Amino acid sequence: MKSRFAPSPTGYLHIGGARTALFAWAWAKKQQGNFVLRIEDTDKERSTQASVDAILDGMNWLGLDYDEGPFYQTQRFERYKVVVEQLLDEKKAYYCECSKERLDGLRETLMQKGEKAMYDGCCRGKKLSSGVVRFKNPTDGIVVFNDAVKGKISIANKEIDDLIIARSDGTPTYNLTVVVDDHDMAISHVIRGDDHINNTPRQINLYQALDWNLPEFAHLPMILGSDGARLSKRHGAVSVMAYRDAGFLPEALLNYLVRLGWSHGDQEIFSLDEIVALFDLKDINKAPASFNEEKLLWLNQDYIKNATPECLIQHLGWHLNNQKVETDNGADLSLVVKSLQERSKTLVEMVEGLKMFYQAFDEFDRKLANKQFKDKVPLEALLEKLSQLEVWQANEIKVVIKQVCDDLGIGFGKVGQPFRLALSGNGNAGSIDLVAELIGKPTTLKRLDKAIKYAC
RNA sequence: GUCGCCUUCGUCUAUCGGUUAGGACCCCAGGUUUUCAUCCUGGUAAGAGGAGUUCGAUUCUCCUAGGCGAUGCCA
Repeated sequence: MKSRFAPSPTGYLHIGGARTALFAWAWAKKQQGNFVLRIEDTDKERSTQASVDAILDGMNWLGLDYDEGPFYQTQRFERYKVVVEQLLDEKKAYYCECSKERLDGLRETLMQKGEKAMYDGCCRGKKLSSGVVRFKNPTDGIVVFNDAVKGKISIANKEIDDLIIARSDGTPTYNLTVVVDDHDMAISHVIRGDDHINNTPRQINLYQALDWNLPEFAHLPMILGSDGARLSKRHGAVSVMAYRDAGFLPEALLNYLVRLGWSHGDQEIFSLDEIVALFDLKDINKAPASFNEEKLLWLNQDYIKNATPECLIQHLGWHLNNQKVETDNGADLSLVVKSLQERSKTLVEMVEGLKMFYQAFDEFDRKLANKQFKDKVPLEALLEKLSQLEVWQANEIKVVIKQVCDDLGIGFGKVGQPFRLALSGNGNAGSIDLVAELIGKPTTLKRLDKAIKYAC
């Protein structure tokens, strides 16, 4: 058993492509088969090396490893040429020299008559020896195939025209290369977006002309934007790497993506192992799904909450570097991360929350400071008592805060809140005693002092 | 226009003809909590429309509508 992901390198790896890759990957793993990566770069005009790199990076970040490839179609032109020659020799294909003008005119006339726009086979019997090469599609009968997700699909041959399999410059086109490659690479399951359903009958006819066995087809519904329109840039990030940049964990993205069009009862959280163990083509939905970032965010938060600090630190590396946050000198990073796990929806948020442990802030949030620092007495009491504290630990610090509360006859909030602001600068911090412990005694005292000065 | 595919809460989905149509996200209301967050409890919310088959349709068939896709010397 073998499946493949065959993107064309005309842009970054996007969400839809990633989901297709994930499904093909999961199905291969589940069957203990191979997963192949093939770059469909026959369109030299639009294919770029940068896009190839972007796709490879995306696959790598997601952790979708391939057993074979990446194969490049541009390196297999000789092979396609042989197949095209064979079809020509067997009179299953022919040269066509129709001009663009004629084709355009034909299309317009047919559309006006309310008919389907398609090539009329004008050059079929002309025995030309140059131009594009067209495949002689059967003129009658119907093509029926059983799609693993859509079920039985049938299209009449009279709806299909003679497709171009080689351009006038001799290079092969998609419908030819995909068939040759899937055959040569022994792909048993063609899992791809359902925008290819219409191509499938053409391809099946090619398989038959070549006398090759058909693979299984599974056409995945598209992913739409939140407004039901096809996912595009205006819906926000569509590039997989943009999600890395926004602070998502690859496992969370994968988990979100696998639930888009696939389900296993009421289960929402799936580890990679569970995806592989439970995935099944028969559980894939037929209808397109809308991308919902809020649910992705919820999943990401859940993954952050439950990850080990070590794992998070690994993923945090890129962000720390990106935001130039130096964590070597200062609090124990894994303790800081741990304190932030329940309050970060993304790694970007986590980096924000972590800065206070490693960097000084310029000034306090004005609005909050005006409110919290109105009375400097609690701050002075804290500074006084904490500077005398010898064992710098959260529980000891907590005792001191309580003491201050008792001494002044005020509630915890009246002391804890100003303290929190004094240490964080913006009030965004967790358990205040732990925060103080991690920040360390010198810095804590320094910031308290700064807060008192602000209060004056 | 033509052909193909699709249609359950706002969103992701469960349901293998008989259910008070279930779960999750979001949202709302409570509770826990040293802010925020986490966590817990509860709530709002759905079978596109119309025929038919059937004792009984969300589930099967057909029609309509709507959406998406294809209609490229793109993939």
